[in-house]
Amino acid sequence: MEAPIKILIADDEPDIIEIISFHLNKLGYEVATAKDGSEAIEKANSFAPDCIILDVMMPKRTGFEVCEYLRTQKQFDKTLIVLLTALNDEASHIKGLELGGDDFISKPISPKVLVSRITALFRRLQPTESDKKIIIAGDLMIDISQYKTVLKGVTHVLAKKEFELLYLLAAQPGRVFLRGEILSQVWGNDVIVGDRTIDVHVRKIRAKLGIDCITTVKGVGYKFDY
Amino acid sequence: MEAPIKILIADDEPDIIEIISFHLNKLGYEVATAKDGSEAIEKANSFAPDCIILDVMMPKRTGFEVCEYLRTQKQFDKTLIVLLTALNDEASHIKGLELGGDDFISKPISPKVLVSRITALFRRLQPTESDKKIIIAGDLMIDISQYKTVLKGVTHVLAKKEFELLYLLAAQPGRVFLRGEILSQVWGNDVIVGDRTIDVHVRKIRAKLGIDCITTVKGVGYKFDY
DNA sequence: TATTTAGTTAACAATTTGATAATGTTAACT
DNA sequence: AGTTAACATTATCAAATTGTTAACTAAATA
Repeated sequence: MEAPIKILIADDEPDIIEIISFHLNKLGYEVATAKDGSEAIEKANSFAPDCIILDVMMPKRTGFEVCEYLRTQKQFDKTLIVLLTALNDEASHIKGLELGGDDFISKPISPKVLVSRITALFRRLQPTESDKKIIIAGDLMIDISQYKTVLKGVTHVLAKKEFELLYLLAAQPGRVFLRGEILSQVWGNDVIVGDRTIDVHVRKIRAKLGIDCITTVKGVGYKFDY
Repeated sequence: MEAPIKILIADDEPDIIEIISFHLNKLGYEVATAKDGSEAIEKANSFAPDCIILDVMMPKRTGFEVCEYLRTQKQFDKTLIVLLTALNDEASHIKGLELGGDDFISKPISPKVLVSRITALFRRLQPTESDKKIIIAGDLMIDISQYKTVLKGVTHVLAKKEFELLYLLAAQPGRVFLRGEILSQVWGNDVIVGDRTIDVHVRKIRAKLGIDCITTVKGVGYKFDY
């Protein structure tokens, strides 16, 4: 038997907390709660949850601030962050996405919807597509077990960082990775590197492979497209 | 075209049934009715609704009993259950949650409220992580995770601000966004830009997409219509 | 018709990225 | 330790893109 999945809920409305935690509890999740942003961060550290549900509008610190902070911390690298937003607040979705949120649920909350969204998120985390050791896109093969890329039968040797960057992007073709996201995934959250570091690596990949499989999305990030 | 969403209404007051089904019908839902708990269960099986509205106080079986039973049945796993409770009946609220209800609406019923709650429930049930970031309107697709728009199969690349503006409007087609609203959502509250900035961006979107999906509402704002 | 509001365009400013070379860093091998 | 080579990072500047404004025109509204 595995350890139960731990979920932290942060909201300033006790009713919401009660409803959500009731349902999650019933499904076997271990639940902790926080009533504001500061407490959310404290509990996140002590409780080490697998998933954090954050109300965007909270006292002390907003859900956005908490999310942004957590994403800078290495230990919350793989933690799912779900943001509760007011209904029809599409701009918050964009902002939340840019800050590293994994999902967005509108209030008022249907417990069933919430629970199914959470389980869907965890399902997504299971080793499937993105965990494959070999990525194949067209005539390009990226083999993580050998740290090599083969394009049209020709092997190209990428340096470590180059490879990791390419692998990250190619694991989800089409999806845009924000620069901050790339930094935290490839370089880690505590490493601070300059603005041009990513660019230079992207350039080297493009040069070595000789194809433009990485597309720039100006002001946003990069994506693999091939 | 998808199959219409099916809704079952169970209530022992014919007036209520009539009012609700009239409004839901008008919105294109397929509606079935039941006058007591037993009939509700029969109809649920034969009609296979996507959503069931249950009055708590019903002859034969109460809404609670029906809800509890349905939740034990695999085929109603994903069915939304809405309970109609007496006003201010907090205890019922909690009990309903425990039995697996998705939403609660107090009597007396405002048809408008009920209908909007139902649609909100469906809207929130839909997005499953990846397609929640995609807006589709006719032959136009707006994908925020890829920061791209595809019209009739052709990809159009919008700049960041253009994209965010289009996404904001398209998230709620038909709704008019005031200029101030657009400014605060896309540009943020502390940024001050001139009067024509929005216009210019709207123009660029229209030019790039080649269609007039953004309608001007003079003296008020803009809306997405397509 | 006068007045307000939006559209158009081009110029300019600001931002972001690309390219290149130079400089650190690391690890393996003398 | 010294040497070396591959790799990672930074600095700098050029180039491209994007965002904003201004000035003017067109359209709608009162």
